[in-house]
Amino acid sequence: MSEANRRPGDEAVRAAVLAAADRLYYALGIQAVGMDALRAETGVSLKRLYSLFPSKESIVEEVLHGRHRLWNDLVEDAVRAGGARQRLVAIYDMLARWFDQDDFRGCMFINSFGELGATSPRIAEIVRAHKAQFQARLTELVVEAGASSSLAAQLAILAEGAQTTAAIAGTSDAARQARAAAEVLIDAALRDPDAESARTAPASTAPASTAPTGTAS
Amino acid sequence: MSEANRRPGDEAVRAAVLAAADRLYYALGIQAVGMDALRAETGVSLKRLYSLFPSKESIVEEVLHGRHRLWNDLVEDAVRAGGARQRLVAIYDMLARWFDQDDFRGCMFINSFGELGATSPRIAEIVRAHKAQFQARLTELVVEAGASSSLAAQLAILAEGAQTTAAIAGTSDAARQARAAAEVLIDAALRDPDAESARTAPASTAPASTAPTGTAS
DNA sequence: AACGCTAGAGAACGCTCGTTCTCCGCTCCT
DNA sequence: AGGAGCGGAGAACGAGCGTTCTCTAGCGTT
Repeated sequence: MSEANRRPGDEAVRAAVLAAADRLYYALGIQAVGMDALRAETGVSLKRLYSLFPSKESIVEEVLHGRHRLWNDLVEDAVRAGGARQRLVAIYDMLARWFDQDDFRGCMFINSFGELGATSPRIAEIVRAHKAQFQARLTELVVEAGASSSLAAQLAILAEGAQTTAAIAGTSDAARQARAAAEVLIDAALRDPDAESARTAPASTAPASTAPTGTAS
Repeated sequence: MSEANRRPGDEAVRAAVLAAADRLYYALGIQAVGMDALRAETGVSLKRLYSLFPSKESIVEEVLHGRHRLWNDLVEDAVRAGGARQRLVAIYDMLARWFDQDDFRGCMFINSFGELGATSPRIAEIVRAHKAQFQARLTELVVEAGASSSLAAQLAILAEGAQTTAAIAGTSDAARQARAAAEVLIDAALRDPDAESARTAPASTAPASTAPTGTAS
């Protein structure tokens, strides 16, 4: 019933609030942006804010869902053209373009998880689902390229690491370094499509490196 | 002068406070743990807390410095034995052992950066310095192994990505996947010690993939 | 034995947060 | 035209934060 009692214009105001919340939460962190900052930024009164959204946490959730759709669009744009190998590599070029934007401050999902993952199970679950879906999409692309699915996990780790490294270092170098690493991994996986069983098992090239490394710590 | 007026026992109490702060901040996030929670956990009164530390932020900084030393010790333990290649790979085995601990909740530096990096420049700088020093150590190890220094950046990205992926997914799989990827990258770099100039430059194997990928978005 | 001083415990302060409530002005129906 | 009802603005509320202050109990000194 609260869904039915919307006035005309509600959707536009909701969208404006969510856009402002996204911008502020991303730039400053979620806990650093109060509802009053949202009111000041949008000009929407507190009462109206609470008639559009039941709580701050629901705004956070909607912002994350919006970021999820945006991320998916960026990925699909990147993998639209080219051969299977090139489509995988293009993801890291997309990352480079993103990192170069002056308001880049890392992956909002990673930031939110670090800030609220231990406190809010719902946000933790949204972050988990987002990352799981990206990995699933990567697996599709990897399989289409003819490599084994373990390559997808490796490429995902490279993408995650590039995002945190670029955010902390403040440069976009990590995207190019991740791209170079991805090319090596893709080529190796395509050359030897089921090498992961030999890789994830006890190492074949350097015997006995896992277990005896240390009784220490 | 405040440094000189310490009573006997101060150092032990300081250490206990820092240990409790580390545990609570890591488990719940920094902003979620108030000074009163620290008092309840340690039994040290608020007045004594503020005679031992000038502010909460200084406690956070000391906790991060402690984590920095702990991380360095873990890395040095891992790279103590074996050949140059094996020492690099051993870092990912160390990560696997860490991820398997039941209180694992990701890298505290990454979490703190996401939570406070935009608000507190001092904490952002501590995180940056920590990650830069790890990359510098990796570069030493990579050069000793006879590979070009660009491998170090790639291995660092793998380590960062493994930490965030393991924290969000809640499993330690990422450490093994990062290890497998690292082996491929190390072997490729050792096979062709100055391939990075061909990799980071406009791609040689798949021509014209960077720029024309998109006028889009 | 009496007194000045230090240190401990926790109440208190000022602030900010998320959320709700009150008041006021506008609008729409008869 | 006039009154009933609705929505907007922002003050108010209770809780929690980091930090400080007050009060008291214990100690060492003469």
